Amino acid sequence: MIKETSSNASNRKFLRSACRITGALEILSGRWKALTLIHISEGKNRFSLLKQVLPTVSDQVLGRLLRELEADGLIGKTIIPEVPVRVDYSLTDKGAAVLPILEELAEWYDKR
Amino acid sequence: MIKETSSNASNRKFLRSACRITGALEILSGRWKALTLIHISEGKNRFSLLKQVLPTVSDQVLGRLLRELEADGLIGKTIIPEVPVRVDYSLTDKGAAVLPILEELAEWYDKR
DNA sequence: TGAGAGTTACTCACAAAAAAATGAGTGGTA
DNA sequence: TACCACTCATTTTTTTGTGAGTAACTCTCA
Repeated sequence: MIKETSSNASNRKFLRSACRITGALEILSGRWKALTLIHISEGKNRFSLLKQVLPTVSDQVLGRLLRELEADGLIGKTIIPEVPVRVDYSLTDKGAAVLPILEELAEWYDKR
Repeated sequence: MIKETSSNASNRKFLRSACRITGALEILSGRWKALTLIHISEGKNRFSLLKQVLPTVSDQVLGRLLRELEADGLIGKTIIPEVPVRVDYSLTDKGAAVLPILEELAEWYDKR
């Protein structure tokens, strides 16, 4: 009998069709994503403010992180043409809606 | 000013102390973990049964997956000395408790 | 009686792929 | 010169998948 192919990419495809939770976990499980969402919800809504609260994250990593969160529809950005330019980030409805679920996960994890 | 070191390992450490959700996401975000928990909860509670429902997952990956879920306290195993040997897996209380939260995540994700 | 094939449930070492981090540099001010 | 908010290419680290093999036992065929 011929062994099914199971490359990384085809496994991912299978998983997406087999499991409803996959999509959610894929966009939340990047290393800094949950923490960044929380910080933005607490008013750390600019690149430089996030740098302060995430001191071990480099500029480059922070930039990519914000791009990904935006691409996944969790945050939005507003460019304010001040001098120097200012960019504000904010949670979208979708981003805000996931925070209580993340809190439940944290409580689940803490218990015992 | 001295730049904080930000190696992979030290970032992980920082993250664990800074963010309560990190631990939960770390143990849930392995590729096959959520789906495997669901299958076990639905009675696919043996190595060979899981192989049937996860046809693209190799024996080796499945073995490692089960070891990790067990190490993280999400599943337990019972060895039954039949012939040939039989091993039953089951969700722990902790494993069972996370399923409703995963369902919420799936609903959140589905909503556009 | 015994050789070989088959079963379940794995493990180890290694390779490939993906995720995360780093080095260097950009554009538009003041 | 300095600040803010980035981007690109490359390296390092982690995660995921593969190839080969194990233990203990039963079953079949000669």
